Amino acid sequence: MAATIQDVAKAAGVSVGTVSRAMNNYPDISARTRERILKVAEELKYRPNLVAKSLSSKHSKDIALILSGFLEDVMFNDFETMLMKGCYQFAFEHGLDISMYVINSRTQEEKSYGQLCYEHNIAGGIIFGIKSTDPYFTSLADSQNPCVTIDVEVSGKNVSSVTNDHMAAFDELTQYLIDQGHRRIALVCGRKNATVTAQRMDGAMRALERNGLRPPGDSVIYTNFLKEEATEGVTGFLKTHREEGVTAFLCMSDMLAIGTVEALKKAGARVPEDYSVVGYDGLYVTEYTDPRLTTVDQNIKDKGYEAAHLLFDMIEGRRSAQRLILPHKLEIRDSVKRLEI
Amino acid sequence: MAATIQDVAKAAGVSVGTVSRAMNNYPDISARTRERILKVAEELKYRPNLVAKSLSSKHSKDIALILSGFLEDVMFNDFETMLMKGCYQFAFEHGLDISMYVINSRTQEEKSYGQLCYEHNIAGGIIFGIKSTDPYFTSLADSQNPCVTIDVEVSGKNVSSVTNDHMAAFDELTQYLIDQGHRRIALVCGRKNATVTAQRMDGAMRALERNGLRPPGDSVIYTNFLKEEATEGVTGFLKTHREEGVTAFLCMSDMLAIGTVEALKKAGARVPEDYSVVGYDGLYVTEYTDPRLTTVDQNIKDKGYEAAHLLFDMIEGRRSAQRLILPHKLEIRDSVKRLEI
DNA sequence: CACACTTACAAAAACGTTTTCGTAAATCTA
DNA sequence: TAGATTTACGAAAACGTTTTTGTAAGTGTG
Repeated sequence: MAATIQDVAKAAGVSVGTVSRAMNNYPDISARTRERILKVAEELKYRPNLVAKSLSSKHSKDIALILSGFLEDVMFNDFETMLMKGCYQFAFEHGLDISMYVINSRTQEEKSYGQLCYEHNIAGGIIFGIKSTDPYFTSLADSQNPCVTIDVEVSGKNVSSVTNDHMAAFDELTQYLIDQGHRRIALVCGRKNATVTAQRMDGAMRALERNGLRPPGDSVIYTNFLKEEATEGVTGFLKTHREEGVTAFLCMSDMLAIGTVEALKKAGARVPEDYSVVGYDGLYVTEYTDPRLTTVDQNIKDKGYEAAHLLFDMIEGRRSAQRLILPHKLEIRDSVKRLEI
Repeated sequence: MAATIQDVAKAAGVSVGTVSRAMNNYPDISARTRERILKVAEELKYRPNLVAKSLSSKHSKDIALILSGFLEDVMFNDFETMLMKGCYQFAFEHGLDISMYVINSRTQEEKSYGQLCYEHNIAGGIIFGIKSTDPYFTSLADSQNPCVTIDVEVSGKNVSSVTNDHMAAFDELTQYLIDQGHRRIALVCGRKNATVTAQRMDGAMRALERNGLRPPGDSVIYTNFLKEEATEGVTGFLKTHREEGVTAFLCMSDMLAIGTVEALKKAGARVPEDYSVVGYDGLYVTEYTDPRLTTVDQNIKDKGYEAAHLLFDMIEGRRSAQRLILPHKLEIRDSVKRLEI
């Protein structure tokens, strides 16, 4: 069917090794021969079989985007999409081959990261969505293949991470709420053992303390980052804590903020007139909610792009493992009311 | 590093061919030997190298999800994500390897679908986003590799398509608007030469005619499916057509509907009090807009799932090329006002 | 017990590349 | 111009599997 390297060799009257050298711009070949071979290859519409190439050559340049939990949760929709766009953008610009794999906690047990790379002849991967209880969380450190984790820090000499300064960002977000006159703030939290949860919690505490405000105490609603849990939690909270004068909800993700707004509306309250709500992530959807959500934009697409960039440089030996911290941006929109006191 | 089939063979005291037979549940091997080999493989944590497997064996079972224009437009976000989820869901359930490739009109010229499959040793692909002007649109028909297109019909004995009955769905949506008392309806159209545009247009016309209503005439706003174009188009429309008594906007996609709502709000009108708006697609985001959008849910995730299902069956020779039409569902929410006349 | 047939495996070819090694021919050096 | 070096290429090994072919041993048949 399709032309192989042998066909080209035969047509050009040279050996396959010479064709290979011509195609890959190797030395050890005369300019005249190269051109002749290239012309023949063009005529035969020759395309190297990447599988054979991959098997034969020691070093692959292919990278993978490895998503854990992609099929489980419906909520990080935009997050993962933006991440993909960033990764594919970089790969596209640099002519890299990138493939996406979906894993979960169970498949992590069955197959290690190293095995995944070996099986598919992948140089390295960008890993998103692993929890601290996942097998990968610890095993990544031993891997020969470089990798870049998103928002999770794993030690290991071949492991980089790309993240934001979640503490500073959440501090900023909390400060904004305080600047707008809010004094009693409830916290809608993400998964308790998630790295990002702890970081954001620290940021909130730092801002509250700096302003001489009490920590939220029992005004904390814990969730597993699911919108519905926020709705449920906030609904319960309103029933039991109505007297405490909370005026704002500080949410650890946009989806939690959306769930919070839902609960507030359901309880007959208006946002932001009765309660202010802020989110975190900068999801696409926050532009279209009612009201438009004030949030911190993580610039997720850039995160994907930079993760791919860093991974590529690690593979090529140009950069060593590192922690890359990307800038964030407070997006002020319509979900916070300014309180005059 | 990792154990190869030779290591297993040596450790078990058999030839590599025998190990291969044991691993793949082939006949021509005694139960006793198979068990022994399997145990040794287990001990050595042997995992076959998929690249070598792919190169060696004639028939691959790997499928690809091929997205055209994924990096260009920011708008079909949810659409593509849901499609992915469906495809990966099926692949996951059936232990298939699936990889995602991003192409565009230019790369389609450089490399045919057949070449893409050949290079990556892919059995077949699910193709989304190609336009009727794209090289793939015609060349797909010649390909040896089976494929499934989404929402686009390409003839060819190895080409299936998965779609909805867009005409019936749009008819239904239009009828709903009419049932709610709307008589003067403006149409916000998608890309003129897109298959889906024509189908939806036909549906709208059929419903209008059946009810003895005039076709929209010059109350048609053309776009390329971009939200901003809808906003712009509707803003212009309001200036020139205010007297004509249009009460509703029938949009060919959810993003167009969102753009339309934006234009209406900007012009000081309320939705649905002053104007009703309906969308089409059933994107995730329509649950969160203000007001929540009445739309037709295409069930995009199912589309991905069924496309993967069909492709897999075609590869295995269980199903032949066909046109699969999936059900849709009218989602009535808050963006349409009932007019009493 | 001689013959055909089956079973269970080893050996080797094949997949399409890259890469190593070896070597004539061309070029340089003194 | 003889020797050393470089250039340009062919031949063949290697990558890790699957698949084909061949065959010794075992099993059945009359």
